[in-house]
Amino acid sequence: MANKTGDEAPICSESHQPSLNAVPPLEIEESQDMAEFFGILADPTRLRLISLLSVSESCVCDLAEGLSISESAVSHQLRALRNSRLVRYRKSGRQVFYRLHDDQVLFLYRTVREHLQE
Amino acid sequence: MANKTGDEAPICSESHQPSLNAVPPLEIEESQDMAEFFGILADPTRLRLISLLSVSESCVCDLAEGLSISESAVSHQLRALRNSRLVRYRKSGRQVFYRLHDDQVLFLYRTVREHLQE
DNA sequence: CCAATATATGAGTCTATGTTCATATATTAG
DNA sequence: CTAATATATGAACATAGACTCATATATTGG
Repeated sequence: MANKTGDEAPICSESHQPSLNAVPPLEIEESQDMAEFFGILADPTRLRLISLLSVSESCVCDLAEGLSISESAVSHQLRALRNSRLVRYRKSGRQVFYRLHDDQVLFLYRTVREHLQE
Repeated sequence: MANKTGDEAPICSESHQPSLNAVPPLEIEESQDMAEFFGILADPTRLRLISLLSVSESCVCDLAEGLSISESAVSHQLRALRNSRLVRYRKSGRQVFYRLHDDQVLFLYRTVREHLQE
């Protein structure tokens, strides 16, 4: 095993560019923000909610019925989608109607979906 | 609380379209595939690896040095990226050089990164 | 062949998160 | 006002996954 007990520099640096030329990686904080964003999209329930909202604005109970899951679970997931600015909402009486936040969300959803359908 | 003990139809269906017109959501299996794909991107370490690979092809030990994490951790994450076709590799002697799988990966990375930089 | 190096991987541990359950808030009807 | 409905949310539980450690595989040098 290489690089185990405190000596952190690997010895494999001859045939390739030394670390002097190295471009620094994505900052940790920014990588966490991006990971958090992708993480919101990394859930089947949330993606299925987005798929419904990509067709039409819907209230919580219709989304729950559409996916055959509890309204509580839908509400929790909608909060996550809200916090990440993936959906917007509008209140009308007792109901709250959700829709995708903007076209970029729709584009991202469709792009990856098509990418995986190859 | 609505919709609790077995009676699954919510009563909120008057002011909006009935479920007869409803478009079916993303199939569960497809949603799981998409979630798995986004899940691979939902990790700071993997995103930082992608950021390094977006600049140049690199071997495992340089990636580990670049992020100041163990080669074991890098190798584990590279496997995940490989399995999801986010990176390719090429062997050269004892070393294995990784690069992004294709331009679509680069595009996805850059698009979301810019999206979050607003 | 044998030692050293580069990478890969299985097992275990610790943490993060999605769901359910119970409850809280908000709006409308009577 | 009170009852009913629509949604939101805190807590608890269960599962997934990221890292470390130990070890395995592969390649090169002597």
